[in-house]
Amino acid sequence: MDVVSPELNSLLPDEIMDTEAIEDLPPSQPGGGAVQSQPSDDTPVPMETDTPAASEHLSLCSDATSAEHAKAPPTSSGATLSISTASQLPISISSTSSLLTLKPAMVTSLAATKTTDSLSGTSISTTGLQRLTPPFTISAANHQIILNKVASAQATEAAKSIGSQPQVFKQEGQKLLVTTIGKSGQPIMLQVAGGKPGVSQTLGDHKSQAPQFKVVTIGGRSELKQVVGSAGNQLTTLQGQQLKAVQIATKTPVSSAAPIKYIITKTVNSKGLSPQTSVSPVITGRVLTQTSPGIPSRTITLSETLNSNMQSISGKKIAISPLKSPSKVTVVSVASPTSNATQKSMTLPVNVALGQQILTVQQSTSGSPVKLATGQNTAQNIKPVQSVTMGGVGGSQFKTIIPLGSQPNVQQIQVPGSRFHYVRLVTSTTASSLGHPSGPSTSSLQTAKPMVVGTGAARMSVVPAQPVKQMAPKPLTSGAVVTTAQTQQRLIMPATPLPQIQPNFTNLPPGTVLAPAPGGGNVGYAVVPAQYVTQLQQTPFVTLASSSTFPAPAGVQTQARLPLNGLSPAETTSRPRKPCNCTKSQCLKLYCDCFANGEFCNNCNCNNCFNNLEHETERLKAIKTCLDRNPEAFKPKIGKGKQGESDRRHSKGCNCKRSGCLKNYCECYEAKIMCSSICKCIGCKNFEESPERKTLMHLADAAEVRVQQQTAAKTKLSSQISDLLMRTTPVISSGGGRLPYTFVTKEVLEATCECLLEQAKKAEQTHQPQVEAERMILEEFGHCLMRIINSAGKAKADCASINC
DNA sequence: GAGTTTGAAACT
DNA sequence: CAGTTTCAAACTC
Repeated sequence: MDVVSPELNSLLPDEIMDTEAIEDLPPSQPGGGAVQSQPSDDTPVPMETDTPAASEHLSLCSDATSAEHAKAPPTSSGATLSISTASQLPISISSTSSLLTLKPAMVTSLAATKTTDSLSGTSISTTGLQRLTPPFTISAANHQIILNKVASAQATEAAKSIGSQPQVFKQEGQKLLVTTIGKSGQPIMLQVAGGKPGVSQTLGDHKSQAPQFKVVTIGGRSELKQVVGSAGNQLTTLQGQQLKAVQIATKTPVSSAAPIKYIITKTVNSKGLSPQTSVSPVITGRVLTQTSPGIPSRTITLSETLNSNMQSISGKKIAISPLKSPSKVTVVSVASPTSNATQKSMTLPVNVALGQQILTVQQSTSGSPVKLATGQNTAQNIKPVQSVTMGGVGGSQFKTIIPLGSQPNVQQIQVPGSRFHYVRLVTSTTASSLGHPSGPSTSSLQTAKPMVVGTGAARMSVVPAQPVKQMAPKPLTSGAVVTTAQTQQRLIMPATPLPQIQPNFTNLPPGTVLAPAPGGGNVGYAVVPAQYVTQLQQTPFVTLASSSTFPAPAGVQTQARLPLNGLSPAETTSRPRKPCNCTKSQCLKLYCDCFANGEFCNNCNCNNCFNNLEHETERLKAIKTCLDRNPEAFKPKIGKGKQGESDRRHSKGCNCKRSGCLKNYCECYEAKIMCSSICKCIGCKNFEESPERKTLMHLADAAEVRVQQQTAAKTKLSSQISDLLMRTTPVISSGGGRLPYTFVTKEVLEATCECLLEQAKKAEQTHQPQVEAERMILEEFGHCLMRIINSAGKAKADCASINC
């Protein structure tokens, strides 16, 4: 079943589906339309904030029926979740509990591995519950471990017959990877390289500082294959990293009792074998599931380095593409056999602080949508919102799918070039009907006993499945379905039927409901400002969860912003958005910066503001009006210029007449760019050779330097003050260190002064010369000091002895 | 903080 | 498309 109608698919912007091309996957089977292919296009992007020309596809469709969700019994006897860490903190999941339900045919392979630095001579110990499936190879040169993934016996045979694509666990630097996922006969290469502890830190031994990696494998049936090699096989793990493998049997509902966010993405890589697969930082703790049959081999690559060795692996691959930013994970799934889609990838921004995440990438069989199931982790979920960044060559362009922990019904997608997050809303009633049964390829998320992954304080929990949350940014014939187990279905955004689908998805303004899922009931997409996602993220979880209605963000000053006015996200995020002061526009016209930037008003000074969820109807109408007037209204104004021109220029040009384009009235100047040929300004002084501009720039630079210096000085002073304050506190508990300055109390000072005065009187009475009087006073002062010091030292010693 | 200036957005 | 009005930010005092 297509979550989104083909019509909507055509309307959806390519950006949402585009990701960096990683590999090409030749269409293998007709009808396997889980992923659409788009020819890679390297044509320059007109706007720097626009989506990269490279084809990026995100296909999320639900093919699971409600019955599957409801009926899927937690019967995967062989399903086991085990995690073995170097810290000897195994995590296991009872097979009885169904955590994830995948395609019946899909076989689950389990690998519980413990790895340490091979250089140190530490061998890898495995706790695999299943038999080890040879061959298992380790490449010390490239730190790769190639494992044959066999989901089932058939899969094994198929893999052997076709020279199955080994699963590669690649470690680069301090990363490790994991897992086996996939469908029988479809070897998956999973390459995970985690440069940062990232999510893994929450899973592994909290005492261990070494990066930890957790792998969740969602498999099919009871037959499990041990992924990680037997004794003697060594995984080269740098710096004693810990590898954790989690296997989740199919039909096993994933439940998370914790607020943990699961990011589900599906991407299709039609080009498969392309060696150019870039490797980006990958976050551990994600589940990659591939279930599409007919594909000889597929690879899921999770990598943190910028270059990938993936080309060594033949066959189709599901790759988690390279990310320039260590905080992102790109997942590229193999297109369905029939799909001629080129490549699809999703870049998932990994926020370590967000806690553990499970990324599920499932390749459905031809014509069957892929489901991605996520659950939430009860443990240490810092933020209720998890964002998924898809595509984008650089770090500035993201596509984000954000399951909202507190808002189970909402998933958001950030589209490059768009300043909005697209949110799909799924009601609880429709959750069950989201997926269509698509035969064996259909996967459903099931709930079962809570699965806890990780040890110590950091752990991942899977709780019984609840309403399913789905997102289909760009529904395809065989869509991928993102399913997130939620404890409760809530509508963050009105899941009203799509009033009108905009021709260009990227132009959709905030709050726009894209489309209801066919037959899905109250399932739709809502477009909300990208910043609103941040607002949600910053909104206390309790607040979100406690309210049935979407609470208006409050108290949030800083809002993450997408590239705006030519500023990078970092630049824009570094400074909070200015609150608007609209009085007459109701913040529903482009006069309002909040509205124009795709943001909800938050902590603004506006009057009669309608730029909020409480006035969604009016807001949607206003958005539509703006788009009717100007389809580019919500696109960034600052984009790339033509060759030979500045990299950044105003898309429309300014029309300044009196400011000389050297004041912030000028949009070009405000964006810190020079006017271009398309500007219609009069008396422009905002050009390269302009002395006025240079002068202003110098002044601005000088002012900035001063500000920085002042800031540094303030920081230093504050630090000193803080330190001084700490000094005033008696250091009793510590065995050494500072003297107890507080012994110089008022009484002590008075007593000292009395002593000194008495000495002065004595000198005066004895008619001592002034010099001698001063000497006597100073001498007495020295005696006083000595007494104070002695007393302090004695008291300190007494305190220390008491503490001991 | 009030008033003025400015230019984009909205309107005709 | 051009001219005018409206609007809110930028700027000045």
